[in-house]
Order: sequence, then structure tokens, then C-alpha cells
Amino acid sequence: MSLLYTLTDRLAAALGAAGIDESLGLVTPSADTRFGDFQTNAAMVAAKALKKNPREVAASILAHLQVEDLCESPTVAGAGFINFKVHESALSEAVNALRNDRSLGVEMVKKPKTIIIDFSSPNVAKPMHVGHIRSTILGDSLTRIARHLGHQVITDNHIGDWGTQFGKVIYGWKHLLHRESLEQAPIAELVRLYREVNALEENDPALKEIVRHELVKLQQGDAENLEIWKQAVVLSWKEFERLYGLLGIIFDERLGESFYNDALGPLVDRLLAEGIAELSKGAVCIFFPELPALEEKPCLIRKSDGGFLYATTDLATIEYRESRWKPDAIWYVTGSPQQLHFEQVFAAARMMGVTTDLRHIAFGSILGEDRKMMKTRSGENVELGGLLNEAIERALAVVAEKNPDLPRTDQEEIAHLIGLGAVKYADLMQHRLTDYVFSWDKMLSFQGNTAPYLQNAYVRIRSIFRKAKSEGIAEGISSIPSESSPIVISDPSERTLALQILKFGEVLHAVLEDQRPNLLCLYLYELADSFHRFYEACPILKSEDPVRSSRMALAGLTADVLKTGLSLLGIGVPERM
RNA sequence: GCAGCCAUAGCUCAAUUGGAUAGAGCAUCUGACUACGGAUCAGAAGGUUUGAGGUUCGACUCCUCAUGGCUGCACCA
Repeated sequence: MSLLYTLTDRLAAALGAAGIDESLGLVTPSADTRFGDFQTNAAMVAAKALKKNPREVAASILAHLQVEDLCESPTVAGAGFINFKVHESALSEAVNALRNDRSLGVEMVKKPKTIIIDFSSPNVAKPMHVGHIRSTILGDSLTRIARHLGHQVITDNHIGDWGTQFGKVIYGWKHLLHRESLEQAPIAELVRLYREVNALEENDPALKEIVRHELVKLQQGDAENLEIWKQAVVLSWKEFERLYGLLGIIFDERLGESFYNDALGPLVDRLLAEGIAELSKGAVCIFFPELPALEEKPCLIRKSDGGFLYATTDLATIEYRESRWKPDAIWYVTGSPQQLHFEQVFAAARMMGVTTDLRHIAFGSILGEDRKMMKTRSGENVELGGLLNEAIERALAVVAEKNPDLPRTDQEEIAHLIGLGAVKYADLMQHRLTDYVFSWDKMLSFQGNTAPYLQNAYVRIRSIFRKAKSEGIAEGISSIPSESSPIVISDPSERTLALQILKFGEVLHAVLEDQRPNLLCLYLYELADSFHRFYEACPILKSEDPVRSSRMALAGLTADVLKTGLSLLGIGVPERM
């Protein structure tokens, strides 16, 4: 059990003995380390409920608090904070325990859930652009973290493979296709077809009708059009897979919109028959008279021309997932602008009897330099593939400059880890709900609070161990026996680092609680920062045993946490850089 | 018009049930370069948390109003 949990337990016991609600007893790391290592505001929270003086409540808690084996005598400060300063021996013991703990202090959830995470979802025949970054990277990171904590996660890429854009694509394919371009860069060619037909339509109303007819033929199962559609999907997937491969992302399922096609008609008919949906102005709608917020916002599931909508597919998808996986939760990782849509779909699903925890994990928009949303049609979108290639190229230039002696293949491998890590981290480090201004410089920066900074901390530690090995000092962290060479905390920077390492066990749960990987980014940055300070202040290899073994073990633990934490963000670490 | 989200340092962003003196990065300035790897570290400077009220022992955080911005609001996805 971690130091924090132990303190929490002790506090709960003291609260109970003092006749106070034990659930108020939250212990947190100190906001300001001058006051101690941990603190609790329980006295102030309790005082409010009991209408008593906070300091008096604190005193009565202290009277029952038994922590002398762990800390110096707790003190009351300010309005009623109780501060804990951990004994060096207790801190050493806690951090030593992690050396034999492969989980690094992370406890699994007690009740694992089955969670379906729906993310990325690009559209066929359109390139993935920076707008897809957040969903893709955020969804992947949440998947990794949820699995790490013991949940069962099913990832599903619900791609847009059945949109109205296919009328244009099919017409273009039949009349304007360049075979060679299609083979070289299929999505670019499909986009060209789409755009060209779009332009032609502008000046030719008759063409518009022909194009619409191509779409109708596709929907009715015309063999030729169906074949063109299939090829467009296959070709698009090939490009998507290349990007997912680069990003290290694997989907369990890739059930696009087209998969649910046959279910839409029967679903609407059934909802009508059950009285959940009704006809209104020629369209089929679900109304929510009991929800004031949605009173005037019906969910449309069939157009007056008989066509189906976004919400129809989403409802069919929920039904399918319910019957196949019986999930505890379904998470939709999509942008904030879709908030109303999901409110409607979730409300409709509840009317259909679905009790699963449906959650829209919204995120802010990526803005252009003008602080306005990057628009799909502007054509100014930065394509994801290009961004990733640029990141890798820039990283390669730096790697080649710093490590001219490394073989080219090694340089390239390292550049991949650094470049892709930088892009992922730049996105994940931000609070997911805030809009952010896209900036090449920021995405591709390798200095400051960036993935390369974290990777560099890891690389330095690995370098120390390589050197130790070559000098015959130690083979690796596992070769330092924890029994005979315990970690001993003496320098303040060691203390800070040890406390930071011990936080790892809690941070992942906090991340998943609010679906906010930026908290993990923040944690890892502070860990790397603590390590760098320690590294400057405390010579490792130049010191003598037992200090040397202690510091090596502390550094080794830091490396383990960095590597594990970064992997949960989908970011890899090189051994040198 | 209605609804949702947002407003924090020059810029980009943090801030753990409402907690102590609001923190980082970038940019600027000053130091550490015969280095356990400088993609680093030490330090300086930078703030009335958009504004006005309210609740509270305590507010960036909760409530009300105002201002400014973004997004959505019946047959696109």
C-alpha cells in the first residue's frame, strides 16, 4: 500500500475516533512543499458541516491521529490545514518497495468494466488532417490507460464510409479518373475527383441531378457503383492504416457507417411502432418532452425523402454494440461541436431502454492562426501524414547532428520516436476541452515541456547504466540488490524525486476518472524535471557506495516510470538520442 | 433569438473534493560549457485570473449580471 493510502487510512481512523464522517478524509500531496509532503483539508471541510472552528476540529483530529511511525508530528497551520512531513526512513521504505513492484505502485481497478471506445473515425475518400489528431491520439491514450488499470476495452473505428460525397466521387471516377494518380496517392486522387465534380456542378444544374442519381444507384445496390465504392473504401483504408501503423495504433473493430445500413430501416419502423418516434413535417423524429433542454430539439432519424441520418446510424450502432458486447460504457471521443448531437442520441437510446453509461468525451477545436476553426472545405487543412513526416524529418536532422556516428537506420528509428512523440505530446498535454491554436513550431518543438524533454531524461538514465556496465559497476537496475543496497534519501532533490515517483500510483486513476491524459503529461513533466534537478545536484557514478547504489536505484525507478508513463500516452522511448 | 463551452503573464497553456504566496513552456535578460549526454540546469523579469456584484473562514474554481469570443440549434456527417 502506498504512503498516501496509508496516511488516508490513518486519517480515516482518526476521523472516526473524533466522531467525524470518515469520507471527508482526503490526503493530498502538499500544494506547497514548505509545509510538508502531504496535507489534508479534512478539518476545514468537517468544520463547515459541523459549524465549528476549523482549528479546533483539526486539534481534535490530531489527538486521535497515529502516524508517528511514518511522519514527524503533524502540525496544524493556517485556517486548519494538517500537514505531514514524512520520515526519511518511511520515504525510503516506500520507494524501496517499488523496486520489487512491477506495477510501480499502480493498483488495478477493483471492478473492471467493459468499455467500448469509439475514436478517430476519418471519412473515406478524404485525407486525415490535424483535426483528427485529437480524437485519434486521445482515444488511443485512454485505451492504453484503461487497459493498464485492468478494464476491458474494445476500440472501434467508426469510419465515415457511406456519406453523400460518394455521388460526386463515383461520377468523377467514371469520367475524370487518372489511374496512375490513383495508384500513387489514392486519397489525393479521390479528393481531386470530389473537388472537380463540385466545381463542375456549380455551373451545371443538370449535372447536379446526374450526380445525385449516382448516389441513389449506389444506395440501391447498383453493381458498378458498389464496386467503385468498395475500391474507394479499400484504397482509403490502405492510407489510413499506414498512418495508424506509424502512430502505433491498432483497432479491434473497424465497423464503418455502411456496416449498419441494413439495420436503419427496420430500426426506424420499430421505433415508430413502439411510439418512441413519430412523424413530424414528413420526417421521423424522437421528441424529448421530459427533458427541458431538448424540448425543442428533436432527434431526426429519417428525412422526409426517406433517407437516414447521422443519429440513425448512431442508434443502430448502439444497439449492435449492446447486443454483441454488453458493455458497461461506450465512450465517444469526438469534438465539442457534436455535443448536442450526442445529447439527443443518448436521450433517444435511454428511451429505447439502454442503460449503459454513454459518454461523449468532447474536446476543443483546433484553430487556425486567425483563432477560427480550421474548416474542412477551406483546403488549408494541414494533413496528418504531412505533419508526421515533417516531425520525423526535423527530428532526424537533430539526431543526425547530435549523433553523427550512429548508423543511419538507428538515426531514423530514433527520429521516429522523437518526432511522433513530440506531436502526440503537444496535443495530449493540453486540457482536452480547450480549443488550441495549431502551430507547426509548437507541434514540432523539441525543447521545454515536450516529449523529447521526457525522452531525454530517460536516455540520460540509460546512459548512466551503460556507463556503469562498461566500468563494471552494475549491469542494470535489477542487478542492484534492494536488500543490501536500499535507497537512502538524503539530499532535498532526492526527496522531491522520491515523492514524485510515489505519485505515479494515483495519477493514472485521476486521468481515467476525467478522461484527461494531460494530467499524466503534467505528472511526467514534473517527474523529468525532478530528475534533472537531482541529476545536477547529486553525482551518481562519481559517488561511492552505498550512496552510488542508492542513487542508481532511484534513477532506475525514474526511468521505469518514465517509460511506462510515456507508453500510456502512446509515446516510445529511445535508448539514446 | 435560444442553448452549450470558453476568457489566467507579451504568446501558448497548467492549477488534484473551493485551500496557504496562481504555476510551467516559449520569447526576453543574467549565469553554469576540460559535462555521470547542454534536447540540460541555476536565476531575473513578467498577474487586480475580462469587468461588477454575491456566497464562504477562504474563490481562477460556485451563483447573478455585463462584455468579448467560439460552437450548436429539423431533414449534412
